[in-house]
Amino acid sequence: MTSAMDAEATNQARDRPRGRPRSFDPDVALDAAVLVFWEKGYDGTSLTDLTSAMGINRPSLYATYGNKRDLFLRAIDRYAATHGGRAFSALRLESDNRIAVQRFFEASIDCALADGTPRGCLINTVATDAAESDTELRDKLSRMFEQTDAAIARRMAANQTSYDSSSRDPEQLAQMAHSVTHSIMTRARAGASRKDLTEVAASFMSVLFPV
Amino acid sequence: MTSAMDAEATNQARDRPRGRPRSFDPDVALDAAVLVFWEKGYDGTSLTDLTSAMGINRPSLYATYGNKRDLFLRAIDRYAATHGGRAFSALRLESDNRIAVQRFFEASIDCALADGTPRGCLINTVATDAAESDTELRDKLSRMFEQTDAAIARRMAANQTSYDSSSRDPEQLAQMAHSVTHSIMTRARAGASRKDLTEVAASFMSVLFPV
DNA sequence: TGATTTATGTACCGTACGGTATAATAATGA
DNA sequence: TCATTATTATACCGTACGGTACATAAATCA
Repeated sequence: MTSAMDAEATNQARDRPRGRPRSFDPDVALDAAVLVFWEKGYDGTSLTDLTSAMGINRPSLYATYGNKRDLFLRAIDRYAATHGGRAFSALRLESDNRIAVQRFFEASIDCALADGTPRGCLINTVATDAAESDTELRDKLSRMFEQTDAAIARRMAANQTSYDSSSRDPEQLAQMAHSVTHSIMTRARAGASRKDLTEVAASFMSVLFPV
Repeated sequence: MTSAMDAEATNQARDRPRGRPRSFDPDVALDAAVLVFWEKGYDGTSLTDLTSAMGINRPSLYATYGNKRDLFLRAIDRYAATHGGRAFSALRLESDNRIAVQRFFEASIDCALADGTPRGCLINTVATDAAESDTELRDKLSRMFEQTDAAIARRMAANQTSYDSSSRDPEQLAQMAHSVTHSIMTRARAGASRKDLTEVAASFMSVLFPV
């Protein structure tokens, strides 16, 4: 309630909107919504679940985010920028493809099994499940998947270290690395242990980057 | 309504249960429930959705299958025995691991994109999504995934053709083949085309069975 | 200060939810 | 024939759903 007002208050009261100021931070509340959708799924989440987790009431939710579905679409983007993004940015920290992909898998496993968050992935399981009944959502996910494939491919092509399996097409390699995380996320939500997921990742490492 | 009665009628009226005979085939109705859950997800499916697709009314549903969740658990097993089983049995038709896995991928893609059925997989997406809020379901899925890993591994070990990559551990190979289908199912439901999925399968074929 | 603007809190809307009570129906057994 | 057994069809139960009307509160503008 107060953190947003304090932040606004430091704005010197310049170009402040006209009416009563919002008493919550939309991104903080959105993070809470992410967790609820992630745990309960789209249809399993009620507005009461959302408002109580976000610490706001319904009119505020509707005024700020639109309706339940709009909020879900925003939650997907927020998830991609935070939880998903952390796994993805592990790629950028390494200039060797073999190590970069290894870190990518580790970060994906960490995301899938992190304490304090639900198992698996909001995008690969929850949103993908809901996509069958929502054409626009499916198109959105389709674009996101393609972008992820392409972004990994760009990174793989940029690295081009002597390490990586000489003649592997970066696009193929990226598509496969991405695909491995689909299994990690699916298996995690279905109850797999960290050891299980680490084994899966290690097996694929050995075929994607043979000695 | 009539096919079940006719089938029962050929029973010569021997060891027929006492009361009014059921007017529908529980497995046929269950197949209809599978399709509804597959399309709409667990929480997205209402009892009205189910009863109208199954052609029965609520009391019949409850008397035959228990409640909505019990029906969902049964639908998962039914799916595994029908749609999922078809993909899986493609493995058994070939005695060469390379070809067997290739057929397994093809059959998985067919299942994920078949006309007349929803995209993706009831188990890998719908049930896995619902598993976060249902410990017993998660344990069930965990067991099913392990069994699938093990069953594929047994098949890989049994084949042992000169073709397959000499020193590959059958358990690792099986876990990876299974994992590839997780991506196929996830991508399919998220809107990937058959071409996309075929490319993914082909890429993995080339690393799982290098020339 | 008072008019205006926006957000908040409460209380409510109509509808759909999962599940069930009840009575009629169709079979068996004696 | 008639009691018994099980299934069917209908109508309903209390509750929770997504969404909103309305009055109040807190800010800016003039």
